[in-house]
Amino acid sequence: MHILIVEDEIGIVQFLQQGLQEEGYLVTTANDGSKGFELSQNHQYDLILLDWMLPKINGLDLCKAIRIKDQLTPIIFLTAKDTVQETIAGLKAGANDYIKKPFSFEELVERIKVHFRHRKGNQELTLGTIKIDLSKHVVLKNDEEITLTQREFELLTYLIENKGKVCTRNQILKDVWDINFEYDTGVIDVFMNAIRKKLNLKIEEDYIKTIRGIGYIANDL
Amino acid sequence: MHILIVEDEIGIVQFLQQGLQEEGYLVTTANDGSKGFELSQNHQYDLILLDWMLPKINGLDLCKAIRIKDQLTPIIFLTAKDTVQETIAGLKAGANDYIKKPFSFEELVERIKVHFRHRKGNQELTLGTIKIDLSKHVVLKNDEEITLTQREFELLTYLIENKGKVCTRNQILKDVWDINFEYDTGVIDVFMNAIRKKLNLKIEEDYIKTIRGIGYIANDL
DNA sequence: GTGTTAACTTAATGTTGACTTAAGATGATT
DNA sequence: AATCATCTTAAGTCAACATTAAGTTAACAC
Repeated sequence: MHILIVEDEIGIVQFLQQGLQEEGYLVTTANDGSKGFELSQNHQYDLILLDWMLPKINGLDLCKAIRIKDQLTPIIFLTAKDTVQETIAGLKAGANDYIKKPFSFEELVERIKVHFRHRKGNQELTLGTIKIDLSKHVVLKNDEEITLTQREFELLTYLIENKGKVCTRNQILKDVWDINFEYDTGVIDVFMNAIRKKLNLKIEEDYIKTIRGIGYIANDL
Repeated sequence: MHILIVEDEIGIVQFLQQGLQEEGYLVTTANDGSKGFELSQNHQYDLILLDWMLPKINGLDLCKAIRIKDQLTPIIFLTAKDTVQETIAGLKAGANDYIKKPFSFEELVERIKVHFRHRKGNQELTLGTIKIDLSKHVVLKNDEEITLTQREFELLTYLIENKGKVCTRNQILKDVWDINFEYDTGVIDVFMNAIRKKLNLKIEEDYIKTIRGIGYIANDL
């Protein structure tokens, strides 16, 4: 995975470069807009991080320039500007995301991952013998296709994305149902039941465990 | 809450200053060691962020110098150096924490909060060979997973959080069971028994001692 | 628009297992 | 030895979860 960083502040460049390299990415940097444009035309990157204020060509124009030829590579703006107008301008110019400085490095990494997932479409989401194909919106168990409804799919995906971590009922309500207050009618149980039934989990394939009083946890065995 | 940042890289200074101010902190900056020392002597800060490599006086010496008069103010090193020796050197010089660049801004904020709370780092929850993994809601003993029920888990966590301190029966009832009046049916005993049995503590691993007439105490040996 | 269908939510019932209690056994302290 | 606190076991209670069914909403075809 190759990331291009276009940023002139040397401290931030170093910060990002070292951090992203430690995350396992290949990183190339450009310290002004025209250098960034040149690199973007002569190489194929998997993602581009763009500062707004840049020498020579500013980030907004650079973004537009890149998008003339390339509509696919995800572009993330990384900037201190954060008014609604600017956000809209950035997104209109073809950016995929917009992260406000100062940002958490973890957040940045998470967002980068999200873009790789969407772009490739088939981020490997697996749980034991179960495979999720986000691009086809399909669940496979031993190469057999299983049809899940929207919510079932979202819930299962959520659990697998958080594989190995306990998901509390409140977290699930918040992240899957967007219910931000404490109110549980038992929806989760119904859907867990449906998922388990459809996946036809045997005793020895107890991938989704119930943690009584807390929530659920998914795990390969 | 007033934070002093001693750092020479202007990009990082801006990044930190803006971020911390948005978090509601009052921020003062110094771009070299002697300026930092001067400020530290003439003002009272609630926390000091220190770069290792600094012009005029380096971070390590500055830390020692500050500690001559002031042993209380938390000092956090913020540095690219991360060998064990350097960490030890930093901590020996009187630093309270050590964050490696590049760091997540969220992490930094969390750590700052921790220092304001207790001036004590949030250590991993371990007890001898036993490790508690809150995210998995699991207890590990020699890499073997042990399943505890909710209450067992809470009780054990509570004892470990108060490692080295005696927990009276009343405190336990209050903090784990939320029973605020004096009423003991013997629940604690039952759960202590269950925990000890599940953890299968040998005589030489007597991590949880009974203090007759008072309560219990957890301790690494 | 109306009708039909599938998905989602709510509610009711069944089942399980965690928690509590209490009572007898064990061990410590005097 | 007598007493008291703690340990251990077992049984009853209750809350959480699983399951099913019925009600509600939203999507789609016509």
